[in-house]
Amino acid sequence: MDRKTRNRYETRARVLKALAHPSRLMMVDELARQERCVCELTEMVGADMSTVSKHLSILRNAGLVDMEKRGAQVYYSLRVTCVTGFFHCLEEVMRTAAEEQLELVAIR
Amino acid sequence: MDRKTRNRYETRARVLKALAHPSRLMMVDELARQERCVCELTEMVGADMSTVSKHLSILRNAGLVDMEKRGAQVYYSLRVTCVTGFFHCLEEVMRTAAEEQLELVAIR
DNA sequence: GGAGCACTTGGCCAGTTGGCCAACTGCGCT
DNA sequence: AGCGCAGTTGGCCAACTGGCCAAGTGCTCC
Repeated sequence: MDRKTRNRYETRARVLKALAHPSRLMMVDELARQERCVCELTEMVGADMSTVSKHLSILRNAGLVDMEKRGAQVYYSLRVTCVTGFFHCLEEVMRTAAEEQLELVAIR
Repeated sequence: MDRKTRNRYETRARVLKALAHPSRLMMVDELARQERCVCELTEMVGADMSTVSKHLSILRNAGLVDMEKRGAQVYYSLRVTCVTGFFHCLEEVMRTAAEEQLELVAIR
């Protein structure tokens, strides 16, 4: 396992970690529909604005979103559109996992 | 934001968290090619077998892999084939993020 | 049955994460 | 200039993660 290969997995993991939080997923989903300022997202997820701001900076560091200041507000938008398609894949994962659970319950 | 919606994001996040680790990504990538026993994966990632075993149970809990005992060995295989396609999406994310970095450096 | 793999599980520890509060910056309005 | 809103940052704390070691299970082969 050479360093270059290991590096690739670390980079992938960094992007995944950025996505792997319910609030951040919710925001990404919303930003896929339209750009939003921090205050709108804050209301949506129902947490402290400072918390939401930190979530957004995590998404930004991962290269997933863009930000643009406009007056007093900061508007965020989704940079990586293929994220939406990948959610469909995720739903598939979740569905088969759920079926597995059902199976296990049904056996006895 | 109703509970059902919130639930969906939590489930998605659980699957993503299961994927969001370099060693687990490496294993998923390998299992996409062929099934492997724990000892082979252990050698591949270069960690303690107990560590690898725990990683695998995380992937299993997320419904991402299947396991099958055969004699003394336990063979794991990838359950969710669409994961591979989603990695291409990830590469895209990483590429545009890298370009962004280049841009920032090039400006000055 | 006993030795020796192949795994899994529990325990422990260090490092990371996620939340809120409080303090600060910066813009817009009067 | 001064107030107030929008946002970011630092500090702190509780909870979670990931690693190794050690102990336990279960199979195979002698």
